[in-house]
Amino acid sequence: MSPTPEPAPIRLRAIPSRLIAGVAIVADRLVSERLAAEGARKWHFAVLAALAEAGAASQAELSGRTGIYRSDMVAVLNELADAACVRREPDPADRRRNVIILTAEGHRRLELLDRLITDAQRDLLAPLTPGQQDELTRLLTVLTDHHRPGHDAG
Amino acid sequence: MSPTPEPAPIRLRAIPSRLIAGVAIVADRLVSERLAAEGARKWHFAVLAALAEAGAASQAELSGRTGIYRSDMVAVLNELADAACVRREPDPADRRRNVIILTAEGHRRLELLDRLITDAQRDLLAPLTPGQQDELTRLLTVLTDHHRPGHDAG
DNA sequence: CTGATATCAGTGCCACTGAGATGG
DNA sequence: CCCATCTCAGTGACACTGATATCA
Repeated sequence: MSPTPEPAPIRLRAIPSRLIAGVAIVADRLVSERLAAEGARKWHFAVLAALAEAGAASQAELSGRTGIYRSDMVAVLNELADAACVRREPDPADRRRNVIILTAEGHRRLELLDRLITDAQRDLLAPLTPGQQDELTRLLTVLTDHHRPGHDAG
Repeated sequence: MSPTPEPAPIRLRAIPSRLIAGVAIVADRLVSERLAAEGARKWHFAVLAALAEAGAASQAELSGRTGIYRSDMVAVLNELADAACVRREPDPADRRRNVIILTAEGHRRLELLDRLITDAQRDLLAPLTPGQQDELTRLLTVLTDHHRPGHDAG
């Protein structure tokens, strides 16, 4: 029975898609700044981590694991190969494919970058309690899984 | 006592900054696609909403309200002015300034865009319960407020 | 289909100009 | 009045990203 005449005003700051976009920018900056100090970019970490997580793979499969477009994967792998972090080897089973292999140097590099990324997460989530951090991660994971390509009806 | 030999593997998919980046892309696409169907972009909505929320303002102040850079605000206002959604009037008190005024057409336009944006939020947050949606918004707001420019010391 | 290259649009960001405001 | 300095609107450039088209 509240006779508030305001017809549900638009609260710009409370729109989830805008909040997410803003936090994404902050997060990206926190991560990128630390990585840049080591001459690395976040894609380097993504590829190295994907290789360490699930083993050697073709570029196309790495694309799927990391979310990096096939087009952009080339440059990332070039940079990683220049730094001796990965090796491109022809796949004996399918000569169109390259098998990307994580080198020992790549593993060391990954551990370094992982520490930087972890630090950045800490900074990003600092104002939240550990429980809230977990909750946020959980909610974001639900959204990520739900809006995955192939989820046409949703 | 599970003898898993993996030494705390890097779980690429559970890194908050990556989750946020991914959800931000999905959210942006959901919003932008709907707005594009009306020939609008999200900045149009942001500016119109800011004007409706807090009244006429200079371009610089609108910049602060919406998070759009001063440099980019010009083009957004040009487009909105071309569509007769806002008027630029010289500020008699400070002739450097333009006062941006929301027109009746702009108000109608805002209501339309607001419906589209609201629909997009619904799609985005569909897999979450209403309680979870509120919780997510709350957590994101905490992060947004904490990482606001001027928050040098965490 | 895979790998590779080039290209495009959108965005966030920075440097700068010129007009106008402000305080000594 | 003169001056340095700041703000404001506006322009242009730059880097990065996501995305597409095309080629081998």
